[in-house]
Amino acid sequence: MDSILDKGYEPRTVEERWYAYWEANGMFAASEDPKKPAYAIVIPPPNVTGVLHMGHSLNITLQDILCRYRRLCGDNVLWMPGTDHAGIATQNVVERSLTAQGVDRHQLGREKFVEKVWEWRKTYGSAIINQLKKLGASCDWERERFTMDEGLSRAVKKVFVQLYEQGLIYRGNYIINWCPRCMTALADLEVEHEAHDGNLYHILYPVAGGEGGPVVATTRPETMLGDTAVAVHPEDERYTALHGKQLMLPLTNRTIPVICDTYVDRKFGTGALKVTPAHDPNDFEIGRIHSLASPKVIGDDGLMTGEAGKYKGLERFACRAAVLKDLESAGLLVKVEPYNHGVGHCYRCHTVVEPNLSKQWFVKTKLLAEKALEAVKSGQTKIIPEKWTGDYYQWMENIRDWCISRQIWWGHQIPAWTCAQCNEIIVALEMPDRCPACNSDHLIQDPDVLDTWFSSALWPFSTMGWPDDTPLLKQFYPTSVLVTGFDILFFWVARMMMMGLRFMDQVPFHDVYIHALVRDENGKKMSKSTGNVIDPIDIIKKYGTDALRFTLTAFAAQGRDIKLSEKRIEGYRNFINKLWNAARFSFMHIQRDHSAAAFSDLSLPDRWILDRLKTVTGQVTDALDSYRFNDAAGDVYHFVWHEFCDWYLEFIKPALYGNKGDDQQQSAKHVLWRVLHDTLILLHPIIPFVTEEIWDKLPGAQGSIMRATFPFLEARLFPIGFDPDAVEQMTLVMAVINAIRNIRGEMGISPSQALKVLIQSGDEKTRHLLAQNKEFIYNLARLSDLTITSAGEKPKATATAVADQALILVYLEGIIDFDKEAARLLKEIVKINGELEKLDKKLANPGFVNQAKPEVVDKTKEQRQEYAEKRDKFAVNLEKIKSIQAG
RNA sequence: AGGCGCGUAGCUCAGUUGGCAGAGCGCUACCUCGACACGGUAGAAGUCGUUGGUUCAAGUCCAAUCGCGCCUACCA
Repeated sequence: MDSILDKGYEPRTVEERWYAYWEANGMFAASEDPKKPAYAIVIPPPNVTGVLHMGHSLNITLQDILCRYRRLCGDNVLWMPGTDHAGIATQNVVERSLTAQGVDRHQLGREKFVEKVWEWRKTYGSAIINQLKKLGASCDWERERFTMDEGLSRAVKKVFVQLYEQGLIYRGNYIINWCPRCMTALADLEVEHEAHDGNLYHILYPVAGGEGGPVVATTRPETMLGDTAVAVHPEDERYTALHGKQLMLPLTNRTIPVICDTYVDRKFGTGALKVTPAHDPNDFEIGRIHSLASPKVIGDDGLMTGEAGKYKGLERFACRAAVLKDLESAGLLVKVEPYNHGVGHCYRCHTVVEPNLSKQWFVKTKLLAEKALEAVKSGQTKIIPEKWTGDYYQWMENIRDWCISRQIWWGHQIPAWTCAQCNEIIVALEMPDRCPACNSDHLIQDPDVLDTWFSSALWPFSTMGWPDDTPLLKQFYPTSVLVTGFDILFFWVARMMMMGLRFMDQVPFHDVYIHALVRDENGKKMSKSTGNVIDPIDIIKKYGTDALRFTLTAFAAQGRDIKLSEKRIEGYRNFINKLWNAARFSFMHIQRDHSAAAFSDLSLPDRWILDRLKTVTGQVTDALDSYRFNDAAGDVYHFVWHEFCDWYLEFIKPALYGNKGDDQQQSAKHVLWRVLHDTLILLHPIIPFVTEEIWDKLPGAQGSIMRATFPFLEARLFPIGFDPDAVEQMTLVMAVINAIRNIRGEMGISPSQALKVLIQSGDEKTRHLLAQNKEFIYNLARLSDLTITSAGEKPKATATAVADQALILVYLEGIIDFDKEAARLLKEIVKINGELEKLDKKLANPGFVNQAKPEVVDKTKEQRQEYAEKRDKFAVNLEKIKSIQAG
């Protein structure tokens, strides 16, 4: 075989080679040339600790498709890459590795520990980037950023200081979600609520020096040690007598008052609510209103504090058991009922979160959210698919202040200093020399760091050099689209909207495309903490990157989650191999550049495939422009396999082999070259590697396919244009071939048995057309003889098929027994009768005839007519067969 | 508790304005015909979760219902 391509496509070496080539030749680089239309995407920065999972793979593939597509369209594309320092996650990873070496971070101290994290980042931090490259990501790597690098840290400080000065950042003592394992505050979003089968404990609080007392209900009995009141609804008659009374707090020697508050729900539990201001968000509010003390009985480490008296030092859940036991022996545990309720867990380490009182920094979000809300409502930013806008609105409308301080060491340390002398708080870009209030030089920086999402919120402009006024910002902000999963719509997208509008005065992106989440077989989110990930790298090794990319793209229908099936990846791997072999076949015939060739002497298949090419080009363009990735993949898949390969290549084989003369051969070569050339470009955004490899071997293709021009924009295809006649005519030719093949298949006639066929048609155009394309039918249906006549005498021993206005008669004498044909015809007739019955019913309905759109009625009538004719033809032949059988 | 989504061929999933149900894999039969067995040709296979409604016409719109899943939430 003298082909320049191997028989099977081998992705491994090809992918590595081309990626290196692209990178080395600056193919991914954006220019700052303002003349070309700008197209920008900022990557959702993966965690430095990240390991590539299917979620990334999908996310990266879709962005890469858009970027490659826009480059082919002639845009100046900036795909800004980078990674996120991922505060808690990274600190946990490094801490774990230190623990393995027997080192505790507290022994090490903050400075040394942070150094260790930087070391870790240097060693392992590029792992995720290398994996993105394996996916073919065409990011402008020269511009890679990191949320903790110098420039971004400067942006973070600047934003913090400005927001503080504008009164949008404040510090306060509030109840927050506390993870006792990570030893840090968590934002509301960072708490995962899970249904939990617990108990509701009913406890009697005796009236001090009196009889009886209210019974309160709680799911967390250990918190009672921190109770400072029992609240009842002021109008709850059951408790009127208790108003103003003091109660004996069990297991302690404290008394607490009964207070009235309308917050209490009379219908819940006993209608009496124990109030623990330090350990429950609602109780905190009630405590504030009633000026209650708020003793903290559970420490930050999850152990009971001195406030818990004799329970001091007990772990919180051990304390719960002890408290219950003591209450029971005191006879105060009135009732225990099973109770299912939501329990908050840390999203990083899954420890049960404790509401805890502490001093934290907050962003006042209301004002920022209003602007961000307005930007979407007014259409400055469009969320796709649209259904997510509702979620966005709801979140923005009910937004709560954002707790941004974290009690960890890895992250942007808050630029705030406290004067040890006078407690003055100074917020500034740099550490001040002296306290402006008392002139002391003893200033201590706030030990907390900022929530990771604080720096991520600035990503679209901080990566482009803000706060400096850079050419990059001018050129590429606002970015064109943000591509991300819905799981971080609030964490990230909403906050970028708020910060972008605040500091750039413009939305950060025109479009937000929310893609599916890749889930595991149980519909659970794939995440490394759950350990249910399927490694894309394994898939790439086995099937190649292009196969994985094509699969994800084909799966990426809007609005549905993805459950990945390896079988399907295999199917698309086969597609890539099919493309490869189509190219391989083509190269056996194309030896030179046909780019300049004028199309003349086109055969029907030539005209047809050019029409189809143009149509599918339009479809792919539309689909990509509106983020319907699966449609783009599906359309081009069908075109390549079932039109180009199955039909076109088969049709032109005789011409290519020179059996039809030089002119036909040349025109087939021109068209073949053109179709292959354009198809490669259409496919390149989805499967960059195999297309580049084939392109490289295509005679006349200049340079890298990455520098090609998307075919829709190329005028040289337009003169050929759409060709509805060709499509109509080909449809008939293909129908005739299909009909004969069907007879062959159904009758069990061997493919090697050439058939003698007679086609009769009363329609002159049909006869002419079929006569013109006789040879195609001859070849593809494998005939020994084909005669085309107007309606005439019908030979007896034939099998019958109908294609549009053509009656196809296949001579069966000596080939097949007629029982089979009789059975086949009967089957066809029954099927058609079923259809006819439906259509007749429809047409007999006056409502339909009068009210349906005329074209629909006409179409139905036409159809009925066709079916009827077809049935009659079959019926005639059935009779004939029967008479042969009888005779 | 509220909001959202899903239920279509054995499996995994498409189906943009209502107008003859599709793909991939699997399955059946036949086929090594000068690209490809990771292939070719033909075929079987769905009461589109259930019920009711709107309409001449419903997988598609409306209501209810069952079964899943997700997100948001301060009911102890």
